[in-house]
Amino acid sequence: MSKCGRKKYIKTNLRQMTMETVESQQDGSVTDSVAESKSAHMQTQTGQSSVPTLAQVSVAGAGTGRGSPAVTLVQLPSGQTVRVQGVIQTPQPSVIQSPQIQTVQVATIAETDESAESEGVIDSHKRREILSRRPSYRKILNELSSDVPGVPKIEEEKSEEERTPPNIATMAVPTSIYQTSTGQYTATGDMPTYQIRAPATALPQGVVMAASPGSLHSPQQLAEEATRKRELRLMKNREAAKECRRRKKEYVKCLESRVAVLEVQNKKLIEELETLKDICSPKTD
DNA sequence: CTCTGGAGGCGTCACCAGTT
DNA sequence: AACTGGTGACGCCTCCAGAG
Repeated sequence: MSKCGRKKYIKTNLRQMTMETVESQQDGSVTDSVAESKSAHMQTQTGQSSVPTLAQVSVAGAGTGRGSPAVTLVQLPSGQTVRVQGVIQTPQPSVIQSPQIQTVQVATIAETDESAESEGVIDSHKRREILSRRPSYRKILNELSSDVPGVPKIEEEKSEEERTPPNIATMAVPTSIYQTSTGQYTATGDMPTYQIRAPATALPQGVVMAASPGSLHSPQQLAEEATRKRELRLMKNREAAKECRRRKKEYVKCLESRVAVLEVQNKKLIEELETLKDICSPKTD
């Protein structure tokens, strides 16, 4: 695969990840300090499944559309009920069980590399149709934040401007900190909280808004107006793209931190299960 | 030192959903 | 219906590490 093609392929794969929320009862003792662990780094660059096996709960594409995905209630062997947005594919989502309420996120891989390649090229239009219906990163992160009391949301630029004249909207007291290109977000407990900078370059102050249509007469003026509009649009889109990429990076980091946390939790639960098995199993020999 | 491939950023276009 | 913002896709560029 060519360099460029590979890159695009990776990007496409990343797009197939969708955020799903699983409300379960978890041991709240695990902190996000592990989130910075490089060992838990998702392998998004390789296009492989980005969620390590132990923490993996894969969810079918039903949740990828805009709007509310179907909610599935999953009865765990322990008798606890887990609410899942989307459809559980994995035969054993049951590793999620524990005493206290916690909200966890699960990254979904719709398809693995092998399956995608073996099936050949997916109908691009169809795929685009499906994938383009993902909610924005801001929406996703805000939804995640809303599941955890006390965790501030990423605010709309509008409200940022209204509330904080300076460019920084401080949203949490840092404990463990991730540094991002435009700000930093912190991990307090389970969910990272964000410190978002308002866009420093909304519109250059020199930009003059459109002249009144009535004042344009000659074709030359119309052409200039069209050019000006185009440049304005390009500039806005440039800024929008930067913002979008920044959010996307934070979104991916958020997923990575969740993976790390879930790995630790899962490991603990497995160990606990083994211990209980040892205690409860009748000694036959 | 040069070459090569991976990784990541940027600008732009196209498209979509939401807003006016 | 027109406008606007968000985001995937694409092509290009730069940086860096490892190989030769």
